[in-house]
Amino acid sequence: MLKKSKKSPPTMKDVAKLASVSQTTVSFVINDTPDMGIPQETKERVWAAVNELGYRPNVLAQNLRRQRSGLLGFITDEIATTPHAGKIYEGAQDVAWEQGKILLMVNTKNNQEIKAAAIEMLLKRQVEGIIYATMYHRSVNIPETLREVPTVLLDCYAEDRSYPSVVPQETEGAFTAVQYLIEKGHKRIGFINQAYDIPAAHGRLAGYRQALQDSQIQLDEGLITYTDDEAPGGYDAAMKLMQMPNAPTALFCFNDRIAMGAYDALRKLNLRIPEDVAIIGFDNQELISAHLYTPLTTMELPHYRMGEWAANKLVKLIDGEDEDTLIQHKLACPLIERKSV
Amino acid sequence: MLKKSKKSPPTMKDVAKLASVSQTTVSFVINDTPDMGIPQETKERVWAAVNELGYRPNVLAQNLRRQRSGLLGFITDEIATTPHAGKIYEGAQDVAWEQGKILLMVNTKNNQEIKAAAIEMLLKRQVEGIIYATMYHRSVNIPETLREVPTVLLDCYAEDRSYPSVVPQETEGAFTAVQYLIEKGHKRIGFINQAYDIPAAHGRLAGYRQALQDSQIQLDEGLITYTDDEAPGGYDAAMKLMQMPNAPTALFCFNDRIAMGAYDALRKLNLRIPEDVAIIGFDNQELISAHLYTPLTTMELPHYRMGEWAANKLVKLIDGEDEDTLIQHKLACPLIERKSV
DNA sequence: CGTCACTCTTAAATCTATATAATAGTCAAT
DNA sequence: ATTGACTATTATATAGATTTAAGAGTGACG
Repeated sequence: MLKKSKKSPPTMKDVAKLASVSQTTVSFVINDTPDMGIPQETKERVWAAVNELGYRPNVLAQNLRRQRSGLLGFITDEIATTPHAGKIYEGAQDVAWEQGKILLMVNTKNNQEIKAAAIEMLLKRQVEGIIYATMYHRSVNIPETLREVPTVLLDCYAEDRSYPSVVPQETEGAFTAVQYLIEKGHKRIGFINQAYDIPAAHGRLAGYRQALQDSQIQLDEGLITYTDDEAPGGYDAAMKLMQMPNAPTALFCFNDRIAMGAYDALRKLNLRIPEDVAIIGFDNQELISAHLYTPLTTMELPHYRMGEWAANKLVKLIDGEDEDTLIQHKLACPLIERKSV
Repeated sequence: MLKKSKKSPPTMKDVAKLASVSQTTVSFVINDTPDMGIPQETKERVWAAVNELGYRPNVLAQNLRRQRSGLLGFITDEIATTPHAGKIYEGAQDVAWEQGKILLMVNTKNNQEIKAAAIEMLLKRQVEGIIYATMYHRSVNIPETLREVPTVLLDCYAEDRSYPSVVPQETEGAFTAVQYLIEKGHKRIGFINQAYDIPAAHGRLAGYRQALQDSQIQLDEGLITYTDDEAPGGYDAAMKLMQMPNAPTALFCFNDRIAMGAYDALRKLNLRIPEDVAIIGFDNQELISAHLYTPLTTMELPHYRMGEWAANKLVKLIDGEDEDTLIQHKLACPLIERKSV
């Protein structure tokens, strides 16, 4: 028995034959090429043939001829482990879609070999540019092959700042958060920071300091704690802070997971949120912040907008409308008011 | 001033010229075409030219000629709003990668027009097949255009079962969860179900019933409650159940977010987990379940494995190695033991 | 009647690769 | 010397489009 002959889809040639014109004419009609003086009657005949056959242009062939693939590479270091990924990707994809481009996503699982293979694959597939995204704000080493096409870094930056990048305004975000607490009347504000040496930790500490200073509040180093663990660390840190002789009336947590741990500690101590203690988080991980028993007020990391910015920038670089490949852009973190302050 | 002439990357023709052979020979060498009797010396000359120019095959051209794109479409109804997406995608991508295929992901934002446009775009780009994924187990309407290429449904199914699909074993999962509670000595087990008319709600209720019946435990309809809200609903439902005269000693929650609400209620009632009340969830949303104060024992939705299964099935359909387009596959939900039981 | 202008249409080159058929060149056997 | 059998290599067709240059047909004008 013969294998079913997978009949291939109709081509432009088939349309031409059915409409009794040349392939060239079909192309002119379909693309509405200007100044070709094709009479209405012919156009209709061609379109009728197109519809009858259900013809659909082969984008592969188009792109080969046009010398551009319409593809943008999107490399992430990891993906499944974080819910941020979706929003970053969505922001980038929405912009790409408007521009008629498609994203080709690969995640490297933090493996150098996979990363190299992924880049090679993207280049072989003729991507016009690449967005290199990380799932938390950090510094990265960029393989040299990426120089071959326009590249934009997202939520990360090259040590030598030689690639355009977009990251959150960590310092300003923390400043806003703490100032918000101050506006609500708080003067003793605890800060549960993250212990790792990452830009977010430094930036947010700077913002915390700045906000206190701007309001002439004396900095109490004892109110700043560090944890290298998430929820359990937040629990311990909050426990410690709230049992101090001169306990804070508000807590600024490095992220929502730490805030979640702090919630447990406060409950254990029979302290109400926000009546007894105000809490503000960072990240706006909705799964947590919106669903905590007292919904958490927090600073949102602008993932969607970083995705948008990166895709926009990349398209401009590709089109040569923008030549600045050194810009280090920072996006604001909006305050999400819920009930915990 | 002239625009920079974007020098195009080297082609096979360039390699041929440099190596003083024909393009055909270059192709034979690079692809290591058998039975061509190309002497070692020539091969080395070609490879030297390849390396000198940094030649990289143009996959677009290869695929046009080979009549297959190496692309698989991956359509999701929504993406950013759920952390499940990442794992589903990762499972599919890992399999695709092994097979030398690439996923082209688009999300339709639950908009019919975008969906139609997305499918049209995928077909124009010559995808070899399509995975249609939803973010929660449900029934879907599949546009007829999807018949044009092999299609696999993921975490959803067509009403008429005319497409192959993979979904979680809802009933068996619930059965396992409840049986686990029973094994731990619980006899009065509350069930906080979700009120919407979705397969998961029906399936899990059936599993709950079956487990009780298998252990000859009399079903008490009063122990079954419904909520149409997540965390707050879980709070209310748990509150109600635990204040009954003959309160349950264990709670089976429809999902982890409901369990999170139940946690709050139990804490409010000063009931310890798991000493006073055991809780088991569903979904294994790690962000919640692993970070709750008493880490939550729960049933995992097999997202990664559904992604794997769908991609594997799709590749087989494409290759004609498998003709069964009607299979409705169900994957087991593994028990994730933590500390709440 | 020849030519120019204009309208409509098409042949052919191009994009980058693959794959088939064909062609030199060498050597042994008849 | 002719044929056959290899070996090594290349010309050519093909995939499905775009684009340039050229060709056919009509009418007007001198």
